[in-house]
Amino acid sequence: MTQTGAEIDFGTLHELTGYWLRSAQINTYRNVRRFFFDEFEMTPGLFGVLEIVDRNPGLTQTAVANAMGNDRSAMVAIIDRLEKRGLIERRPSPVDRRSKALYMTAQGKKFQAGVRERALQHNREFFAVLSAGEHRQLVDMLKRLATSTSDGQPQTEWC
Amino acid sequence: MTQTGAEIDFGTLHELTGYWLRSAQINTYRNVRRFFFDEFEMTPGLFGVLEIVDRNPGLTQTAVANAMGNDRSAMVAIIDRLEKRGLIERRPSPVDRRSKALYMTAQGKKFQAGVRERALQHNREFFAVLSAGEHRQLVDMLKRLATSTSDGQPQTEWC
DNA sequence: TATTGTTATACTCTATAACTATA
DNA sequence: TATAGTTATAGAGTATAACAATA
Repeated sequence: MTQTGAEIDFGTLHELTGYWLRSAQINTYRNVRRFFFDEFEMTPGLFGVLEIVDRNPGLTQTAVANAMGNDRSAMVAIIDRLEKRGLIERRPSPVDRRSKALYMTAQGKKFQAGVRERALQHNREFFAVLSAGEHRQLVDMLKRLATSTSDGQPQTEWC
Repeated sequence: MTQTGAEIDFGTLHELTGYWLRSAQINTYRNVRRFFFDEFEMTPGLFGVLEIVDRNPGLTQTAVANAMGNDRSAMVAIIDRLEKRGLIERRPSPVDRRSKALYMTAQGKKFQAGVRERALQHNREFFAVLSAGEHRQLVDMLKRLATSTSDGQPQTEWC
């Protein structure tokens, strides 16, 4: 190895909170995928859809897409995958023949219960580098940052 | 509007710190792009490369890629763009004829000085939803999370 | 043999437009 | 006319493999 890279000056990058936010998110996301989602052949996105459908049976694809912050066109492939794996079910909506109501299958509910438990366990373990008080404070700050704008006024609506 | 989506139950998602970390990062990233980088036709990735080359003149493409956490193949297109815009310069390395040493142009240094100032300003404004103490604490926690693993032991090396 | 810049390739996300069937 | 699901498409970002020149 001719260059270790250890002596590189990151300059302003290391003074930008957005840089650290992105670094922490990338590391967390990779860790979640490696140690947790590989075990169930899941991704955070698929987990989110399953969780929302499980808690809100009968939602349309568009409603789930809005909740996840995705376009409805992106939902098609996601629901296809989950339906092929027998975890989720498209049923014709009784009130609108354009819509398809989403429901968990019995297998899906059982599967998601296991994934959910494992997710909470990983959450506790990964964030163990923080004290309980720090952890609570971090979540509180992240929630504010998830809806704030550059003028300092929190957004009232999503997207 | 037939569905407001306001009454959706997010279940376990809202109990996972990784979810809030991702939400905060997405919102911050979009805000940075919209209110700051559009002004200079820059992205956070391009800004990072410029900052590192500016602070470490003469680095090779591979060294910059390692610093950014990217593969060296991804650097080609990035350096191409910055070189075409006259901000950066590839020079033959005096010590290794395989390598190309990267340097800022005079125009690039001037440009980056303006972008850097604007970035720091946006950083102050966007994170104004946090108190100064909170902000310091957030950065401290994010730095720890950027290198931590699920077993609670911080990594000693990057990637 | 190993490494540098490069090209090609592929896979995931994301965003947009347009089509059909319904409302 | 507007909306739901769908398809197609295009752009980023990311990852891998391979090649020629050089170490």
